[in-house]
Amino acid sequence: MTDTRESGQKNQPSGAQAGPRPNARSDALRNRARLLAAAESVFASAGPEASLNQIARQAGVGAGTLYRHFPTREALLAAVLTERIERLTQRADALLAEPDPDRALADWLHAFLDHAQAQQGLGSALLLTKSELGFDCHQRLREAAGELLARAQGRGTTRPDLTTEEMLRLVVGIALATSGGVTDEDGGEAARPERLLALVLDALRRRPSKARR
Amino acid sequence: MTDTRESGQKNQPSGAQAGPRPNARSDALRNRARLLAAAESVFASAGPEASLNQIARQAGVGAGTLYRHFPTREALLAAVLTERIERLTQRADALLAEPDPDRALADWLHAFLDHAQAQQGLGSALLLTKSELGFDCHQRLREAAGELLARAQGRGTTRPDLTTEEMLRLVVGIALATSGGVTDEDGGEAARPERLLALVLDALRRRPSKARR
DNA sequence: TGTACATCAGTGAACGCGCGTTCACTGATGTAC
DNA sequence: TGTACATCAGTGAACGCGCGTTCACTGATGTAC
Repeated sequence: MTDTRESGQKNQPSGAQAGPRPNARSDALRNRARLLAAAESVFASAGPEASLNQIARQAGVGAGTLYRHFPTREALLAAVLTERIERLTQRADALLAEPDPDRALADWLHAFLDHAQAQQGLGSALLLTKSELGFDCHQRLREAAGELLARAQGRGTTRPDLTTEEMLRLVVGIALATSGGVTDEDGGEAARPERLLALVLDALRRRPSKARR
Repeated sequence: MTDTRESGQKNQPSGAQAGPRPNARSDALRNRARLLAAAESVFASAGPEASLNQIARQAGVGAGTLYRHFPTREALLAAVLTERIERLTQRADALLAEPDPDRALADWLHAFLDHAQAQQGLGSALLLTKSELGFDCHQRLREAAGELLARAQGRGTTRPDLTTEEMLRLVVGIALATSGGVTDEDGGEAARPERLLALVLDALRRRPSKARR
């Protein structure tokens, strides 16, 4: 009579609709996993506007099943991004123990670039705010990156006027500008993302006193 | 009997299907202009995948009329981009007369950023190659930017290991990462594109001898 | 300048398509005994 | 361990929609006289 199941779900620590229901049936778990795998792959090749029907098809599952698990496209996107973001924040935590703050920051930005690249349109999705998604991935990433940045700035080797926001956007920009269909074949001299990141990392260094001008 | 009209068109200086037919009827010219204006506006808000029907609707023109003028989406995109690229290459030519090469390069990159931003998805379209579009806008922009870059590098104030390709991609990245729906409202501390460009411009400067490491 | 007419641009209903989404039905799963 | 059955996840045809694209028809335009 009372809200047994409801209250049982309510005090979950994590936010919103992250994981699968705890008391789910085995076939439900299986299909949920299949859907996530398919979504990751399809989103990767077709961007975040990819067809949901196609995702269900690739998962070998009826269209209705997708909707049972993920009632909106945003819910599905959020589920795919959650794992990705989890990995990135964990990586950031680990790198806070790295003795060289510059190296830690650079390493994390490399990882961040990898994740932003991995799914062509999902790179920009990494910066979506709560209003557009179920949870604020942007916020979480900013927190993780912010600590690393502050530490490097505290050491004095990274320019103090840089905000976390700016840093993240520069890297996401690299991912977007070099992603998917935009790569060229003509000269063979296509700009490689790692090279662009190296350039940006240079820009983050503290300017040597008053170089020129 | 001979190919009067054909040969008349053939020795046009510019490449491909840029402008309107020279001997077009007045209503055709009017509708062509309307379509281009509508396309610019719709592409700007909905990206380069925007609905062609919607463009025709906004132009106050039948769907067939759009197809008569621009048989493919690429042709329409190319027409919209042509003017944009024309302006950018002219600007580059003008800036070659500017005495300060650094300033010239920075000014042009500002202009390039403006154009890349102007249409949300069209920013990346600025880098599309011939295979995807009717003409190679990427190629033209690279030529224009290449001269400015070479001049600045020749003066020794810009890092010599930078390619035109890399420079353009960095700036397009800024446009993409700050475009449209990605802007956030939460902190008010959104990264402004000009600021990001300033950071990137710093990265282009010649590193002072062997700064550190 | 005025008129007749050939040309060619414009129209928009129509088609097929894949999309997102729903829902009555089926059947797999897990439990109670 | 074996069986009966209630629950709930899965199915996929169906719907309405807007898309890209076509084409028979209309009518505006510009020219010849």
